[in-house]
Amino acid sequence: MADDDKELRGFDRSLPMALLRAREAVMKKFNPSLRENGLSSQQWRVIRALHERGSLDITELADRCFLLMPSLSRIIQNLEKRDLVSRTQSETDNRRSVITLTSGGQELFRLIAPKSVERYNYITERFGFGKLELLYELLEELVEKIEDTERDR
Amino acid sequence: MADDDKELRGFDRSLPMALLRAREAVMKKFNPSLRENGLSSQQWRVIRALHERGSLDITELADRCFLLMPSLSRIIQNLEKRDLVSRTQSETDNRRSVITLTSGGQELFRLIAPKSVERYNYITERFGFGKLELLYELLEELVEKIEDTERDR
DNA sequence: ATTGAATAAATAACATGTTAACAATAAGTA
DNA sequence: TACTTATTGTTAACATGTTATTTATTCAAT
Repeated sequence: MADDDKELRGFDRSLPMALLRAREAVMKKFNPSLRENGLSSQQWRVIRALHERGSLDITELADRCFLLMPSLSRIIQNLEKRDLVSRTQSETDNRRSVITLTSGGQELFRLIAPKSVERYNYITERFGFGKLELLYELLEELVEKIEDTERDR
Repeated sequence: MADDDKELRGFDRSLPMALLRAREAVMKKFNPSLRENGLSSQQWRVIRALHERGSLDITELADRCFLLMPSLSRIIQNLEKRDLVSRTQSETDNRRSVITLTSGGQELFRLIAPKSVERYNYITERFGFGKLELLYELLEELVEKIEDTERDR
């Protein structure tokens, strides 16, 4: 059983594909709400993180939003032009920029957030609270188990 | 309990984020194998689908690989230049292009496939076969439940 | 047969993903 | 202090994601 080299499994049973499909299905009906307000899902992630944590420097923001720095750099420039976020230089470290939601950004958040909540409620209702919690746990455990020991592979 | 409008849940408990994180973790150690061979994960999906099904027209390919037509169109042009796939006009429908893996493409598949199998075995070993199957089932059911009734939302 | 709607695929335009390279500042060390 | 190294953020270049538009073909209904 040591090295059970079976065939490559079918496409439908590919884990990345299954995760991708699920993600698309979850977001599908929420994205229109974003587009109506001129936001991409990534821009929404940034706004959401900023609302949750107050101000964040760009590195922290990238970490929380699961975005790479180059993408985030462009996203912030975009949001800045639209006056949804503002940038401040850190006092203690001149390399660091601190990003904050403007009042316009806050307003936009309050406009969209209910749609997100609504979508969650819908999913919870259809799929079941217990299963949803189980899914979270499994996903979390999966990440833990295959990242913890990433050294020896 | 009808409309249990709680707060927007924390970022870590956002389902799209959890799915994205899991996907990244799963692919993390496989992507280098792809890049060594000059392939993106999307290009690999195309090659894998073609190997699995023989020849496919572009629409079918897009469906199986979960790619949008514009992306796939460019990807095929790229793979075509590198002689990894070839294009044939359909006899019965002149709009349709049929894509096939060249011998070079087949060879590349045989070179990379074992790495993918290896990765799966590793994940199965760490995470457990039963849990992995359970995860697949949950993901599948999640998609079913929230897409079936997508009408009334 | 001719028109008109539907389909297959490509292209355009812009945002993001991704790796590499770069500038500026900070921190560590001789 | 001077030199090196590390860190923060940006830019470059190219591939992909995404929506809208376009062309060529096929199909449906007269």
